[in-house]
Amino acid sequence: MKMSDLFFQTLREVPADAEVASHQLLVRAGFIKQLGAGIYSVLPLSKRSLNKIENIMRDEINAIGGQELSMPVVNPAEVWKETNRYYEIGSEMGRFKDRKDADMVLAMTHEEVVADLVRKMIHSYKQLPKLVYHIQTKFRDDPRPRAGLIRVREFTMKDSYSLDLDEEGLDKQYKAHYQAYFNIFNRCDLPSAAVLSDVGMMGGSMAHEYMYLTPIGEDTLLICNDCGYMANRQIALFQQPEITEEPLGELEKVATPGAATIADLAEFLKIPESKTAKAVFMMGTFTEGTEDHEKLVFAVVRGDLELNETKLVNAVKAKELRPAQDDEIAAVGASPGYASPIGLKDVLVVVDELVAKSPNLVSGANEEGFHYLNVNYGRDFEASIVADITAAEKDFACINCGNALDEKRGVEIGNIFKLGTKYTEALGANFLDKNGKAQPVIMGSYGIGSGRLLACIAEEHHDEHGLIWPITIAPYQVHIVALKGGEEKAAEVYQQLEEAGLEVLLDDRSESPGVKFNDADLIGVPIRLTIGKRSLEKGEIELKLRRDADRSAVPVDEIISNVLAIKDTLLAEVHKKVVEVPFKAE
RNA sequence: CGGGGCGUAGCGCAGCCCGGCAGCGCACCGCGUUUGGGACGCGGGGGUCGGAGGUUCAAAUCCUCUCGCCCCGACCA
Repeated sequence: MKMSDLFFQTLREVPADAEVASHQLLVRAGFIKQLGAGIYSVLPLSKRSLNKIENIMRDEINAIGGQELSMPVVNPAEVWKETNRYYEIGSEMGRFKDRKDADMVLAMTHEEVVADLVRKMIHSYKQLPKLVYHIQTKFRDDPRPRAGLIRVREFTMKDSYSLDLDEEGLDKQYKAHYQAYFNIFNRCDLPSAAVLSDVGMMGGSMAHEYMYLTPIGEDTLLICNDCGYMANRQIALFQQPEITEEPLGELEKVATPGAATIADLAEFLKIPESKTAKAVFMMGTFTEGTEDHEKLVFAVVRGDLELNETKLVNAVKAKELRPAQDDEIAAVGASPGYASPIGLKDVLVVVDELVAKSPNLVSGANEEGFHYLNVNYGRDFEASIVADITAAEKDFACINCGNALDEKRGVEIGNIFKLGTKYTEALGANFLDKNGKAQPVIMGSYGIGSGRLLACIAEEHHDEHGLIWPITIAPYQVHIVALKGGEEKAAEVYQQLEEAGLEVLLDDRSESPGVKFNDADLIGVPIRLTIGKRSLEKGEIELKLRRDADRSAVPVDEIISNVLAIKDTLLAEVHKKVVEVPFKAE
């Protein structure tokens, strides 16, 4: 491609609304343009890179038996109503009515459509297992898109769906994806780690998230540098601290004027925060049939620790939680700031395991300005549920080895779910087993967003001058900078390299050398050739790798073979990173 | 949904307090010079100042409403 023909534009200045490096550089280098919040056009340079990412995904999913198909973005709402997700999912789902006033949905994922295909097409155990996938547009009306392509509302995703007749088959396809995903990320030269994750609204029995560790990530991970335990903070487990046994004291009501927060209370009573119990009120949304209703959830955690909302959602099996308003708290007879489960009736009380075990805590008296001393679970109050609902934090003891946990940020670049029969049962997608008995097909679903992956690769591979693409992802493999006196030779080399099967970008614009070099650095093609009078006079062409500072001079008649060899070396370097990863499910 | 910030030429911004010709740099077009790390000279094009309403002789500027974008939080397959 000649740059004089390329549909692109580089920017000298950083766009005012871009904060993270990948966003700034993808915009400056002319890869993407924003249309609206979380909605981007993909320009020719990034389309080429995305095609490469998607071809790597095709390659790896085909290798584990995947068959590519394509399912519609616009879905009739019926199938979503059949699985109930039409009602369960909130405003994140794009909805509209067609001309006949029928409810329509913009697909955010394709379990429903796959299950519909299965019920129409799969009738016998002889047709299983199968693996289908597509690479296609998704729309999720995210409340807060951010960081360029990292989090958007419309995006392209590779999603595959495994179909099996038993758990064993699901396990096999799940593990095949587990490895295939590492292969994909490694071929993109992006370091990644798989962590166990919350199954969330997808349902099912097991899920892993693939994380790219980066400070700009929005997920928090807890990591044990000793044994390798790594988990999303949403579900991270930890060893509970030892409880010192002590004789149970007598329940005693004390005046604690103005001590409405744990910090004030601990200060007022001169006790550590760990000797208090904290009441956290959430309004939970529970779905019954197609109806939602809200109910107060009263969570009790130790005063010095934080509530983990995901653990709480899972413990009470709610659709979602939000903080309760003061009037909602008062409605059940509790007093905000001085609340405790003591004496409350008909309230869903969830007590953290640690609180249940800890003797003689201080807790509210449900009366403004008063607390109880020596509160003990079982004697003074009961719980509807006792569960681990505390958020793990840095320096907590690792669940496996007790080592202090480290905290890091990450971007979720892929996920795999063992779905089970949630969708196939809802849609009646059954097959007849060997005994002629109808069984629901067992599903798994597996996703990678290609745009987010591109952004993460950009985040990982850049410097202050611009992008530094891995050879497998770069929009072009070779960038020729044609300078004065080298135009003819540059055109000739360009043609020869293309004939040799290389992907070449030729800067034939009548710009000054500085502009051309800076644009080359910005765009980040891995191999750069500079062809100008200065080196041609010595019978040489200058060769530079984008990632290296030094340049080398190559005799003109060796340039084609030299560039081919370097391309092969760069490819081999990336492919060497594709290795077997042991499956970890804990 | 809560908190904060910003909307003026393609991009980056000044002007707004204190109302009075809509500006600067880059980019773009023409001519000439220049050509190994974001060249120079001369000439030029491009704006309903996000939108609506109000106050005023007069509004980019003051007031009200509204839309959009960014950041933090909530939320999130």
